Amino acid sequence: MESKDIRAAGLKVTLPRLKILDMLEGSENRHLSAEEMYRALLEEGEEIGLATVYRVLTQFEAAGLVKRHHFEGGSSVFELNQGEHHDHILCVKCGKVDEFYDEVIEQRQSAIAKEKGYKMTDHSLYIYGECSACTE
Amino acid sequence: MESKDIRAAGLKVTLPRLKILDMLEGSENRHLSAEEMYRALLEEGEEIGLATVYRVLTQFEAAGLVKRHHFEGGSSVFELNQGEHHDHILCVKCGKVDEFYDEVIEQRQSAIAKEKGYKMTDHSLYIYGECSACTE
DNA sequence: AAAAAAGTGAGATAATGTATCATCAATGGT
DNA sequence: ACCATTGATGATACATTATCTCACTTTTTT
Ligand SMILES: [Mn+2]
Ligand SMILES: [Mn+2]
Ligand SMILES: [Zn+2]
Ligand SMILES: [Zn+2]
Repeated sequence: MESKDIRAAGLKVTLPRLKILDMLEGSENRHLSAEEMYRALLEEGEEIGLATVYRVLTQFEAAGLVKRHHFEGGSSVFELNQGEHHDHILCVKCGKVDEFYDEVIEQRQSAIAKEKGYKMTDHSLYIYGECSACTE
Repeated sequence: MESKDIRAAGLKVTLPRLKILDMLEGSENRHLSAEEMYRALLEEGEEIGLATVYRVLTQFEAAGLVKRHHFEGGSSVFELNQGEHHDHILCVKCGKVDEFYDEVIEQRQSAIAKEKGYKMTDHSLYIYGECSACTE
């Protein structure tokens, strides 16, 4: 029951918001663009406007319910924020997305920021390649 | 004399191409967007179209003369490709850009790609923070 | 110098996302 | 349960970044 999360964010519990959270939770693809969600909702017969999808995702991001990523390819991609930070490795052929977390990299990043005199607030790391299925 | 580089890329040596290469070489800011270059050229009195700036930068990228980056903030940013790979750390307040290269991170990335069954082709790493000048 | 090939600039078009606003729905007090 | 208030929605206009089209110009080759 995600109504709690929506309410906790100070937002009213509405059908578009529930559907979008459901989709991010239930779908096998956890990394989705606004357009993809919009089209999927249309196919389910939901009459939800594209502007609403963008608006809701931006609000969810501000509330920390969702994480936004800028993979190659123009459009932003969203996933449920489930607490633990991770980075991504993507197949440039088929679009597959895998996740990883590497403590060594995280620590080196902090060290570099300190060396250069920066107070680090964030970082983004994407590895691109060909997945095993696409290499054959 | 960069005419050689342009010719080596299979491109004709034209004024817009020379001006754009000059700008990337000579400017104190080595990381520039197409818009920034276009406006700078206008101020120099050059009558070069924005479409040409984009077109030329895309060709330079394809030829390996230039590297394209997707920093936060919508527009692509270009720098001269001077051979040695490096990553970037950026100030979210003033836009300052610093560069770094970390062998440990590079190796961990390769290791992760291998672990996950990917043939790595590329990666992008941006660290965001506040620079020392902006923290005061 | 002429012909062939490639490049240019203006403006149209595309792709992604945000702002506006009249209408509609969720919430809280009665 | 009803209603008033507040917030949300969806259609559409707009904004931004970038690419495409095409008549014309420049570079390069012959
Ligand atoms: Mn993820
Ligand atoms: Mn650089
Ligand atoms: Zn693949
Ligand atoms: Zn700064």
